Amino acid sequence: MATAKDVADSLGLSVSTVGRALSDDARISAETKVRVVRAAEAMGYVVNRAAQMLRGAPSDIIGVVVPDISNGFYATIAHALSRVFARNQFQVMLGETADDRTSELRQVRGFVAAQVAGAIVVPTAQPAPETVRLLRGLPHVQLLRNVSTLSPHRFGIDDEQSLGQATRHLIQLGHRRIAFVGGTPDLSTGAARWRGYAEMLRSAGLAVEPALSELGPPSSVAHGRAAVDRLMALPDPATGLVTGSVQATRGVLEALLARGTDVPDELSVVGFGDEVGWSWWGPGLTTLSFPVQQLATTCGLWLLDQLSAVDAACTTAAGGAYSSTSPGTLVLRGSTAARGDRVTDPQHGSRPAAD
Amino acid sequence: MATAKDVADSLGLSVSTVGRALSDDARISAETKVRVVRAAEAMGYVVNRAAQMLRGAPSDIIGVVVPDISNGFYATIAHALSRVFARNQFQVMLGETADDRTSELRQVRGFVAAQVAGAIVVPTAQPAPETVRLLRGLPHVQLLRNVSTLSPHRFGIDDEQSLGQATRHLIQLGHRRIAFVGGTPDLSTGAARWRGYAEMLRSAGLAVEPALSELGPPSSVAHGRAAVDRLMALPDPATGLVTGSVQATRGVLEALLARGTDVPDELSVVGFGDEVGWSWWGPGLTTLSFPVQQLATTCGLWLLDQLSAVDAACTTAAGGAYSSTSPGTLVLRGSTAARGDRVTDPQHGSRPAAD
DNA sequence: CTGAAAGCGCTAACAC
DNA sequence: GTGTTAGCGCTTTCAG
Repeated sequence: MATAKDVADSLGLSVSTVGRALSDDARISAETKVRVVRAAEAMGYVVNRAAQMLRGAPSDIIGVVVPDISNGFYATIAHALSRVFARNQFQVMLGETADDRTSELRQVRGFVAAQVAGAIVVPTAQPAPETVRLLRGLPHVQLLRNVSTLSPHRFGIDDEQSLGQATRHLIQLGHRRIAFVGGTPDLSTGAARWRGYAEMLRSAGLAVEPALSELGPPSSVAHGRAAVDRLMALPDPATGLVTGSVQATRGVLEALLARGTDVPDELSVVGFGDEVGWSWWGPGLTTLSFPVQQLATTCGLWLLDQLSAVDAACTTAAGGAYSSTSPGTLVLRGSTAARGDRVTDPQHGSRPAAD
Repeated sequence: MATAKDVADSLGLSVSTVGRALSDDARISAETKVRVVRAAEAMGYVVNRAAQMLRGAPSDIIGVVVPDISNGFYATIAHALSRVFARNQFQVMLGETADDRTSELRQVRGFVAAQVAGAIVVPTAQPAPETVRLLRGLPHVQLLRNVSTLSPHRFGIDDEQSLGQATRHLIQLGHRRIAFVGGTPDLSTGAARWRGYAEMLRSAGLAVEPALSELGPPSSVAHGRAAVDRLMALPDPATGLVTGSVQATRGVLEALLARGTDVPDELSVVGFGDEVGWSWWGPGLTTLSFPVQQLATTCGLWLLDQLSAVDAACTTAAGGAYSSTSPGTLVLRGSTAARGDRVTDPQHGSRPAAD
């Protein structure tokens, strides 16, 4: 790999002249500049960022940590971020946590060692203390999830309101026994989504039955599948179901198809997220849709702005905590229907009940 | 950010002692080691990779370039690669090209500047000369696609055989007019897939009608949609259809659903790739499935092995070009049916033909 | 307009 | 066992 010195030697110049010529310094004659640039090109010279950074050049790498890039939700996020950063001449360093705090720590440690300029994190439920310490020394933003020990800057979706909306939709259709299948309440998002569901039930005067709340691991298709089996085995099954994560939804959809459950007549379903193909699942999935792409793009832009602000005036806290919340939209398709269409019995359930 | 010198000063030691203690050098007393490690931890010291690399330490970053990470195919690849590399203490630098050679060049340039140890690339149809030059100086592997100017090492799928298989399936079901909707033949994969289709037709004694080959941009959902509309508007429409890319398939599926085409009775369809949800599209999509995850994992492992080999004995070409090809499997579902079931007319098409 | 030299943080060869 | 020193490739004073 050719260095600036190699270029200099080949032209009988000094390193400094070469460096200046390449950075288009005003003091270098136009002619020399051309010679240097040409020689550099011919030798395949590419500046050594390690050396630049050692000299204190601002890093052009931004770390991005997500739980699982093969999850469409996060893939979309990574795509949007990668685009914004590339447009602004930044490289993206990608890390997956699999929702494991040890992996998370390893990734963040890698970021710090690689001297990233900043980071965008979808944190695990409870990051390791060292992860927190390391991120403290790094401009960063939380995406989607929210952990109080990390940066106060967060871009997320309105989890509680969204699930309230989904639940209300079912209530308005006459459903009284509505189940929730989602992720762990240890996660800020898991908790908020369940709250949205539960609060909406309460405010409609309905009881929140523990047996109808299926809270599992952070993001698990298997949990979604298993939850459906458990729910359908109840003596008095639910007539409506809302889900609280993309993966849970996936599992629920698979299980319902496998069991041959009649949707929406036997069960009305509202999904979470709007992945490719959900519109053609069964009767079409009624689901919560989120502006993930825009959310991620905005988040990236905001971080970039923070970085340049830190550069300009060494003021890290340029105006307090920033938190942005995007609302979800309910996309109506065929998987939800009025309960009255089927059962006219005003009491809960359609069977005489075994208890 | 604390440096080794800071740690040294705080303990009244020299930088080298600190460096040695942290790298667990045999010559340092156990007691000193403990003191140093503790102090380093307390001060939040993280080694500066830029400085290490300047000293010639092998890089622990691997560049990965894909056309579009939001495409499930590539998301799976990125996931698999990220896992292998993380397991082996490597960081992943991610770049998207959007199938544009300028973006590709920018990304690769970034990799070189960031001193990546190696790269895995899904190249654009014709990378810029400079991209080629830069990659020449970098251990790298081509994934899926194949450009002759780049590394001879390639991990891919058997494009030609797979599409042959898909086409044969339709022929065996009695179809005689079979359309192909895929990506540009400028891409090695696009060309091979079309070849697989065309050769199979020929070997079955069927003509390859230009009007039935819809070749579009590298990876475009819109092209898939438009192609269906054009194909169905032909005076003598096809009764079978095979697709040659994930995105094309997506477009085809959307369009068929939108037009309300009766699959498989009016048209039998074989897709490319097996994305989440394709099993529940219409009657279930008969499609080509590829071991993408394993492919990517193997590819990553192979590159890692190359890297350590280069480290050990400065032999870059340790045993000629390596090329691995994984076969696809045809997953039979409901979107294909025997043509005989519907039309008994031995002639092409069912209409009297307008020409 | 160009050159010489210092130093970023780290490691490794060489003292002691 | 620990300290001293040089140098990786680059930028950036300071000289000329």
